[in-house]
Amino acid sequence: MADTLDEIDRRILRQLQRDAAIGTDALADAVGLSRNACWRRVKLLEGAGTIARRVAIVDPAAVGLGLSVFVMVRTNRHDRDWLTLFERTVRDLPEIVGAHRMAGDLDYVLRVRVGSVADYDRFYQRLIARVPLSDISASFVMDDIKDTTALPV
Amino acid sequence: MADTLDEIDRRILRQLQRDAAIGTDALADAVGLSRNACWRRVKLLEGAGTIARRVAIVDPAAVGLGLSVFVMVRTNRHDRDWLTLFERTVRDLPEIVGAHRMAGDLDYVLRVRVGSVADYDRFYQRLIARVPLSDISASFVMDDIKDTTALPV
DNA sequence: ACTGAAACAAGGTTAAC
DNA sequence: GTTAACCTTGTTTCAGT
Repeated sequence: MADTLDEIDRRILRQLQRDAAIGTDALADAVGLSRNACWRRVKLLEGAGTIARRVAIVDPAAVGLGLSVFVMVRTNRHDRDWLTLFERTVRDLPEIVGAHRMAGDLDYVLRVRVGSVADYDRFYQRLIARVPLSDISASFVMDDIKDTTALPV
Repeated sequence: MADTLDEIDRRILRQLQRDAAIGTDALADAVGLSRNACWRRVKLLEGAGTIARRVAIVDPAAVGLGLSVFVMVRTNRHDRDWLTLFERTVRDLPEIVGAHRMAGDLDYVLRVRVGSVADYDRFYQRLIARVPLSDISASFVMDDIKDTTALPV
C-alpha cells in the first residue's frame, strides 16, 4: 500500500479527482513532472488501489432523477437474518445510491435518487414491502450547495 | 437537453458510470454498436451535459479519510447574509464533500470526510467558529452497505 | 529517482459510404 | 449506422543527469 503519499502524489490525486479525462502530458505539466515520471506514479496509485477507479458522473436532472432524498431508518430487529435481508434489499433497489449503518440512535441513512415525490412514494412502498422497519423518515433535498466526489487529499 | 435517451444511450451511461476508463472499442462492443456510432453518442452525451464529467474515485482509507459523518444542521437565521456566510464556509472547508438544503424541519445535511473522531471534533470547532448554527448533531458512519456514484438510468 | 528522446502500440478522431 | 484510413496519445525502453 502506498501509504507514503508525498505532495506530488496528492497533486495528482487532486487533478484526477477533478478531471480524469486529462491527458498524461497535461497532468505531468500540472503537477510539475515529466510525462514518464508522472505516468509511473499514476500507475502505482492505481496498482495500490489509492485510485480505486475512474467513472463518468451523470447529470441527475438530465436523466430524470432530479430529486435527492435522505432516508433515516430505524429497526428493532438486530439479528443476522434481518441484516441479510436489508442488505439484499439495498442492493436490489437501484434508487438507493448510498446505504450507511450509523453509530448512535439512528440505525441507517439511505441516500435515494428519484424523479419526483410520487416516484419516492412508489420507492417507499417497495422498500417497506420488502423489509420490516420500525421507523422511517424522509428528508427531501431542495438544493445542493456542495456535492462532490473529490476527497480533501 | 438530450431528453431523448434511448436504450443504447442508457447502456452507454451505465457502462461509463461503472468504468470510464473503458476504451471506445470495448464500450461499443458492450452496447452493441460500431466503434464510431458509439463514439458519436458519447460525444453527444458529453456535449449535452448528460455526462457531466469523468473523475477518479480515490479510496478514502488509502488517504487517511476513513470516517464519514452526516451532520444535521439547524439555524434560526434565514436571511441572505447568513446564507452567504454559510455557503462560503461550506466551500472553504474541504472536509465537507456534500451540503444539502432540506425541506422540512431539518435545515441542512452535511456529508463530511475525516480521518478520526478527533479530526471531526477539530472540524466541528472550525465550523461553529465561522457560522452561527442553532443546532448541530453528528452521526458517524460505521459501515457502508452501498456507496455509489452511479445513478439508476 | 527523475529527465528527455525516440519508437511502438493502442485508441481516439475524421472521412467516405 | 458502418468500415476503414488517419493521427493524436498512451506506453515502453534506454541513455543520461
